[in-house]
Amino acid sequence: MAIDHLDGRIIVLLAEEPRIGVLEMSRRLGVARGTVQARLDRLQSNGVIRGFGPQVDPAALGYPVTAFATLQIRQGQGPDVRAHLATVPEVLELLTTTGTGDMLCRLVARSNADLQRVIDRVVGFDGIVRASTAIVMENPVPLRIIPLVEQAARDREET
Amino acid sequence: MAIDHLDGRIIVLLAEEPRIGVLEMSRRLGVARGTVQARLDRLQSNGVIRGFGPQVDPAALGYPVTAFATLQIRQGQGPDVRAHLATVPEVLELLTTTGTGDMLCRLVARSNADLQRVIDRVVGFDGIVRASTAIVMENPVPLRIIPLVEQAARDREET
DNA sequence: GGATTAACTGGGCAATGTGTTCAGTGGTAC
DNA sequence: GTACCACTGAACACATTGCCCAGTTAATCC
Repeated sequence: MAIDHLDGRIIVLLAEEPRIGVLEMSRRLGVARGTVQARLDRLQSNGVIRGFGPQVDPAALGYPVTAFATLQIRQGQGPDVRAHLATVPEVLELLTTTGTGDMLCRLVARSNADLQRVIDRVVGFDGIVRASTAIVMENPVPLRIIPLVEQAARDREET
Repeated sequence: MAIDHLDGRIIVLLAEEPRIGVLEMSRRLGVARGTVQARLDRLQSNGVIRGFGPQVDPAALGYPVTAFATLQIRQGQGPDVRAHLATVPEVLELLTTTGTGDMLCRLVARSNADLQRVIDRVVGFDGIVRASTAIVMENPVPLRIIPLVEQAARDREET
């Protein structure tokens, strides 16, 4: 579960050049191929690396508008609402949270006008009491993990 | 920019079995290898597929707590705040939004107690007026893109 | 109609990487 | 000191890649 410096370097390398092979990695890292292979297997079975799925850009697919909707759910309707939202393709992510809202929902749409359609579809469901939406304007820090990986590797080394 | 059915199937295949090769894909899809290769190249230079970086699970790295912080920024301090937050490894994502808050910030921490440290570090910066935090409890719909890809491919076909 | 362009097919080639196995080595825990 | 574990370096058959080509199909333009 804790990763060491070599694990960290493997992950960083993979993030920078995803199409790199195990052999090339071993050359860059100065270790034997079997070592890299074993580390990779371990990282994957650990669940640290979940996979290598393609990172698709919704904007390039024709969905340049992103928004977050905070939903308040009627008592006991949680499961139904989740099932409902899971059927909406424009719902990219759904989280339950503490605080004022009960759920936080990441949406995309083809345009600001289209966002209305998406929101209508999202909230057009009985268990949802109230929804408030915030449109994303900029994304100064796109979803990232490398700094955290480096931090985790550093923590491990300093032990 | 618009993707057709074959593009969609390629992306779905890649998402399901990321380690699959071009040759195996061409077999599964019943098309020539060169076709798959050309489509993949196009999808990548289009920006539809951004890359194949490893998907790292923060929880498995020792950061099982996720939270969203809504930040209010002092006028004109936006750029400084962004630069500040970019230096915090536990900040996985930062977005500027419309609505009550000015920024939305995705955080992780080693524990609920550790979250306090992270938040202190995040808001311990002059340009931030107010912060409110919501801790994520469950993640009923983890970040996904496949349904949207299928929708986009369907839209294209129906033209 | 005829020509042009773009996309796909199916094939072949050398080069490279993969999965796997093995024996040997060093460090560490008990 | 023994047992265990991770790493090394090497080997092997095999599959895949990157690249090239000629021929087909389909759509578009003149």
